[in-house]
Amino acid sequence: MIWPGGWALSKGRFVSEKATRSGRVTIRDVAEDAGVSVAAVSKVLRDAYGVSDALRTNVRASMSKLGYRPLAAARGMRGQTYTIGLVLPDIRNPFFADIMTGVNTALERSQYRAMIGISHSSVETEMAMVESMIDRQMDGLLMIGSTEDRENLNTIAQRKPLVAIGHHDPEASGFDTVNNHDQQGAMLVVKHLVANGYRRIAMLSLISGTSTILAQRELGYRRGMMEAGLGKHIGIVNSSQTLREVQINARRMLTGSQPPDAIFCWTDLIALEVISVAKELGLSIPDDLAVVGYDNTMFCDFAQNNLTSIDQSGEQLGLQATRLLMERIKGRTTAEHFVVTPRIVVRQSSTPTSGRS
Amino acid sequence: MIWPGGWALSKGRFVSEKATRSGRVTIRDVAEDAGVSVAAVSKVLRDAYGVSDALRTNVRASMSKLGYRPLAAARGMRGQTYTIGLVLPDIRNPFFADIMTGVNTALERSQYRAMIGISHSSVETEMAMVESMIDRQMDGLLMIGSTEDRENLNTIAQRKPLVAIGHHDPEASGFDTVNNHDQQGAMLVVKHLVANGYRRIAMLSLISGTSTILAQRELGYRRGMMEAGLGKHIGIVNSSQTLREVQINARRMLTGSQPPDAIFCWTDLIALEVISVAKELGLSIPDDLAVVGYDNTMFCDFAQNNLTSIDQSGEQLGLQATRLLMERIKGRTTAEHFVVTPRIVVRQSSTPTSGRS
DNA sequence: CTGAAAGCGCTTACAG
DNA sequence: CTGAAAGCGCTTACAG
Repeated sequence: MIWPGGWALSKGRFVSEKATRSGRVTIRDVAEDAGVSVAAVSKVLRDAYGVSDALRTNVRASMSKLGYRPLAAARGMRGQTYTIGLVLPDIRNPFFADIMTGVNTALERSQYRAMIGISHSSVETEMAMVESMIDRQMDGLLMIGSTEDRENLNTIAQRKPLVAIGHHDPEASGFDTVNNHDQQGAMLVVKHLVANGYRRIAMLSLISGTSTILAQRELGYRRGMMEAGLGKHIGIVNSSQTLREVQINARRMLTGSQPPDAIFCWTDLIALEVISVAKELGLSIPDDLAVVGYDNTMFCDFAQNNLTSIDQSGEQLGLQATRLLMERIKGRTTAEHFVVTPRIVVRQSSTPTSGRS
Repeated sequence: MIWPGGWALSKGRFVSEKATRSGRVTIRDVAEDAGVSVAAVSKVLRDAYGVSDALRTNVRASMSKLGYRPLAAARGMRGQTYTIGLVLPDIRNPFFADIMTGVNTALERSQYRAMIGISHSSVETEMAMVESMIDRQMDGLLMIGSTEDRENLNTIAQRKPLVAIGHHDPEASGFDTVNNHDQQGAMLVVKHLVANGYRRIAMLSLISGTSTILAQRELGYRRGMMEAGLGKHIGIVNSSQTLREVQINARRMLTGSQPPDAIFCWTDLIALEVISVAKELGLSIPDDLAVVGYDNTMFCDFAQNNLTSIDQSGEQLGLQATRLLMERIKGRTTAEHFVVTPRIVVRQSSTPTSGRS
């Protein structure tokens, strides 16, 4: 096979006398080419203080001439790797794509890159994934929807700059948090449903002993129901994440003796499954049953779903969290806790055309 | 909550006299504790040849006693980082979650971890993401749905072990490929639709000058139509990936003078959007319009979609690809090209109850 | 402003 | 079987 102008290899050949055995252009090659010291090149690389414009220009020219790229692993041995680690619990939930968009926006024009690790829905536990990322010298960690408690998160924060998205802990001092106001979001849902004539409003939540965002959403749901005088209709079903479990639970809720006339689901993905089960049971949405989700992901807009949902501005959350993380990497140690106000996006799944009793 | 034997922090304290400034337990600490040389510890770590059982047991004990974890970045300077890089074009497509499941299964019980990078739908081009991963010393690369041509892929493969999922190139010698038989898959779709009475079958594909899987699916569609004697109804619309563009194109197709009675979409996500547009136009699925997708993702099963789709066993693809990549990392240089036979999963979106003219 | 030298935590020949 | 030493490609005090 012939290699016409393959830059990697041909560069390796071109500078073969200077290049090391690995075939990679190193800082030493650049220093030689520019006629300066290795330390000088390093300073230019880091935009560090104390290099003349002439030297900088000179070094930059050699860098691009030789196609030099710093090896993150080597930089990490002494300084930074310019990599942040994102720990996601589940790649399936489309909400995380919104967060990612914000993360990438924040990283734009920086040397930093984000690497994603999936914790659940794999053999990894969340803690094992965090360890893996620390072993790989991530400069900072962004944990999304973490199920760890404050103590564990503090332990991690002690070792690496840490920002948590989707974890409420306004008293946490070792790491930053970025959230929407989940309690408020849940209350918006209840108010909206009540205003549209629904009364037997149930909530489908996740089984989790530690998730603070679920706790807040459940609390908001309870408060909303109490304030509407619907305390006797409060009912929270906690289901695991798996498709099968959600279906079983939804079916059980809808075929009981006193079925709910509305179900508030903790995330859109679950709401889509509830819509599916309701359709299979021959229920009409929104007349027999209202369904409301959380996250306002792109699937809500599809006409076959038309799902009312809470928008927590995933892109904003990702953007803010990344900015906070960069600040921490640069040295900030005081904790910041950022909270976004959620808003409800009303669609057909909860607005009966003919009104209700 | 108390941390019984909290490995990270308490260990860090425990060995504070031995630990280096970074607070991390190093290979040197282990060597000291076990009373052997650093080289010996390294050998145990790599399961390398030439250490006695006694020494091995001894070293292993010290490792777990001290809570030693090798620093991937440092290992990478001389050897491997035990990290593979996954390059995904788009985190939104639920098909990639299936692939990930297979990847994680293959990595189970190994020292390796997968780190994900998103290439499109971000500021990064695919090539820039690949460079980032090479800079970060990934031992191998798994590229999914790459839009690079053979030459670029070969350039990459020259520098790192490479396996491509969703890229047809049976002649490629420098890297492995793992695919389903896309041409066959597309033909299955056309045959199924024809058997169910559809004739004006259109295809909604992606704009891409380089994607070989799209080329194969389009070819299969054309062949299927020709063989069914429907050559005059062949019509392929190439749309960009964005939600807005897809909607505009779908609407244009369905409101033309000779609208199709069936649309074959290159991936499920697009098919869901087409269903949405059709519903908004008041069309009944499957009676006015059949819709078929590709990938058989979990969303197909939802009753509101009920989407007929081609199953290409994403989990299998991810599993195989990862195995092949591990072989390459261990030294294999001959190319392997793995192809899975697709099967159609028929659902309501393409099976009219009353039959068709 | 510039550079020589030490060192980050590992692995790899090479001796013993 | 075991270990001392060199070195991977960078950054960081420290001199000049």
